[in-house]
Amino acid sequence: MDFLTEILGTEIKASIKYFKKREIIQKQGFVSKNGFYVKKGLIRSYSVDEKGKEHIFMFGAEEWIIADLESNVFNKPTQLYIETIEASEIVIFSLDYFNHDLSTKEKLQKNSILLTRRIGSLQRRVIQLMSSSAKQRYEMFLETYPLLPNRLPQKMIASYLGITPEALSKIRGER
Amino acid sequence: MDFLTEILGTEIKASIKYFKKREIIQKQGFVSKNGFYVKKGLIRSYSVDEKGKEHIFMFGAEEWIIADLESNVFNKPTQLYIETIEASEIVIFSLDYFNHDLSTKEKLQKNSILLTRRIGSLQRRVIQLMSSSAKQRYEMFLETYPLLPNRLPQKMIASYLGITPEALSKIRGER
DNA sequence: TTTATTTCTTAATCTAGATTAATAGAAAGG
DNA sequence: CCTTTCTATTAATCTAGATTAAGAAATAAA
Repeated sequence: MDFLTEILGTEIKASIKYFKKREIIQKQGFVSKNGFYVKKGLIRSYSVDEKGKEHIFMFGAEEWIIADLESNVFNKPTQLYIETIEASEIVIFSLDYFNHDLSTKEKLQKNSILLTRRIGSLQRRVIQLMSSSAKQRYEMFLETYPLLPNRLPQKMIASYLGITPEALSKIRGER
Repeated sequence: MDFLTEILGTEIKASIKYFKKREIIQKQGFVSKNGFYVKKGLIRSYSVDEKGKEHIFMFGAEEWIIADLESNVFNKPTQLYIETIEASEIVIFSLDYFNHDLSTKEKLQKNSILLTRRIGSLQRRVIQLMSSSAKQRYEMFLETYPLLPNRLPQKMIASYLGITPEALSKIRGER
């Protein structure tokens, strides 16, 4: 839990939980007050549209934090489901660190840097979705997350890229 | 400059500059160490792809901050141009507030909340781009920014939505 | 005002990727 | 082990939105 305490401090309430494959950790539609730190395993966050189609928003492997920050800070029901892909060891921590003033300046600064990094990756994702073809996005995904594809079924990669499994299969055939 | 000092403090170096319509404030490819607070006017940030096509990443009207945070924090060349749409009054401030420790805890907390809000809106944008049709995205844009369309040429709205002006014109004709 | 430039609209054609469907392979469960 | 269920591939067809083109409307410039 080293990395986590470094950001959040020891005062933060946190608990480790063990999940099997394909267990749902968080459901769409509720206000989420928790963050999920992946100690071991692999999880994903995704939304489900009106047609019942899933869209993977992000993956979280070891050392990643998955959380719907906006839901927490602004008390909005989360748009995201969170589910394990592999059996996982997850640190569930309370996210109300904005409200109490336990945090020190350094922790807040570290936190700001993490938030900024996330903004950066979301920014790149938006620009990518607007300006690149499915094939280009697939190639960038492979470059950015070279280790993930081995652990993921292809249909999930497709869902992350915003295309169908059929389209991804075709792209892969072309290479 | 009230709103700004509230977040950044009075110690922060900042200067007000006046720009005419269609002036470039920041160029793609350079490391950006500045943030831009729109006191009056309207600006946009956009990227240009290999084919020379522009993709608007975001608009900034009064009280908005536009900045490529990732470029600043991680010393990466920015992907974004920033340009005025209307004649504008812009507060340019230095973004190295992570490095020096002038900031107080409250300011850091306020800053975290701003960052979190931005993550939320980017998250919604990514999910939207993946799961909604052009028409749906246009309607959500109108709901989210009801005052902006009057101040924007349609081709810029199209660029923000990730579609061509022709496609937007068609969508508008259908309503 | 007149002319030039940019923006918007409409229509025809084209294409990336969706949808549907059918088959084969892999994994999971009994 | 066999059977069931999930995942990946391939191919045919369809469609949202891109591209191209040309005219109309609006803005800016002279």
